[in-house]
Amino acid sequence: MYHPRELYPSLGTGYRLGHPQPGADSTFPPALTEGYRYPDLDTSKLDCFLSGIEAAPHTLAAAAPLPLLPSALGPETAPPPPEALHSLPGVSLSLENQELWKEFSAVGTEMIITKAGRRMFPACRVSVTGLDPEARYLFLLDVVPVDGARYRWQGQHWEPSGKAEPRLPDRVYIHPDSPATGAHWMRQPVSFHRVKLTNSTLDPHGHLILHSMHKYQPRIHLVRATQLCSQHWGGVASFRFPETTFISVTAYQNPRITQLKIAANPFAKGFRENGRNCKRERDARVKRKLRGPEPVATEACGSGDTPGGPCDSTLGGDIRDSDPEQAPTPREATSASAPPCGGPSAEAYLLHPAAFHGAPSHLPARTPSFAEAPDPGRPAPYSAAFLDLQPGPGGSAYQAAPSVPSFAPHFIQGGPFPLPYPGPGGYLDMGSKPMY
DNA sequence: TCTACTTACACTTTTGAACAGG
DNA sequence: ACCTGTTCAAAAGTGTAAGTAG
Repeated sequence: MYHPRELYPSLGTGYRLGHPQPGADSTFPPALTEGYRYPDLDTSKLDCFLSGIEAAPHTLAAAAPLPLLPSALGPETAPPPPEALHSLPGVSLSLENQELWKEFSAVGTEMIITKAGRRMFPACRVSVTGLDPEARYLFLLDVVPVDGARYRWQGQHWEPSGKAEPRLPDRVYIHPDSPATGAHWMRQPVSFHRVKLTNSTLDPHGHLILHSMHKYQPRIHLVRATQLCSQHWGGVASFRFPETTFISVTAYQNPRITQLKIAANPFAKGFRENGRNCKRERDARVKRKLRGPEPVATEACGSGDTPGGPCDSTLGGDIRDSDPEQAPTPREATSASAPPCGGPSAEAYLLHPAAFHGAPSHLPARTPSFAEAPDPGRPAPYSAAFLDLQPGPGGSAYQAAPSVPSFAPHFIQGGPFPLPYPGPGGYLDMGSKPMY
């Protein structure tokens, strides 16, 4: 594992999380170098944590070639084997909402990206086991290109259509509970439902920046410190789930995906067949408008609600079929909240902690929840609203291999990055390599 | 003309403040 | 004073459709 101090001896040891130096990085527009703040994160805690990361006394092994993902989205015939790159023996990750992801994946998952940022649906929600209950970990999520192609919807399926756009600055989403103890992470599934995707290369909010009409793969990284503020970091694990591959779009191309989203996403309930915003109702509204004001018929089309409580998309990101009886109240979901935030890739996070700055300052601050004692009288956050999915046979539980050399070797293969260091506190793009 | 993107819209869900009661 | 639960309004998150740009 390389550490910035090793890669850039001139930097010294004074890594701190902090605001970027104005004009520190000339590579990207000012908006990208503006300071992000992670209101949900105790940055001083992170700073302490990250400053302890130190180069491991071994060199990198050759990168194992990654298995190719399916060349085109569509019905999966033989999904590639799950993959995990890590040095956290015994740690395994399972995709909680795997069934939902597979449903989308079978059609060809599309994710809307907007200038303001759009949440992912389904969201990545994972369960982790095998952590040291006492040790502290960070959970990170980033999204990387699957291949070097741009895609085009051909009426029935996606087809490669030319070369991909140049790679955008990598950003990583840090789960707001980070850093938290292993016990905390294992207590309930970890949801990344507040991750937002944008196509705005000047995005000032820290959302993950993607190109439209490109295929991407979310990755989840787990970083451990033996002790908070220790001088040694305890290893990392990097996971990806092939079924979470998606194509980014500015408008849905495949009507089947639209149907699936409407059916599964509680925020889109209004577009269901019996919703007030269904096509029939919209047409009726247009007619009423043309005719002039008319008494509004309440509940004309029904709310589309299935019996039971409100769907909690914030809690679970995707909770279709969840048991409304067990759904926690929105208030209870707050411990799972995660504001949009970002920065360079997860690897960059390890290598250049100084390059991480936080998320939008307009978002409300909250107390990190890892210190909160669980309330036995209330349903655990997440769990009640989550689909009760068991890992498939040999499927979604990703067991850590004991002796994988280092964090994301496919990324840092080749030694130190030929990257300009923007100075302490500056925003740094890692220019990471795609996964192919 | 075609394709991709942006924006406004109506709707639903989430969130947090204010309040009441114990 | 503190805790818990309820109510309500504002904010945020949806897909759609019309308009715009290249």
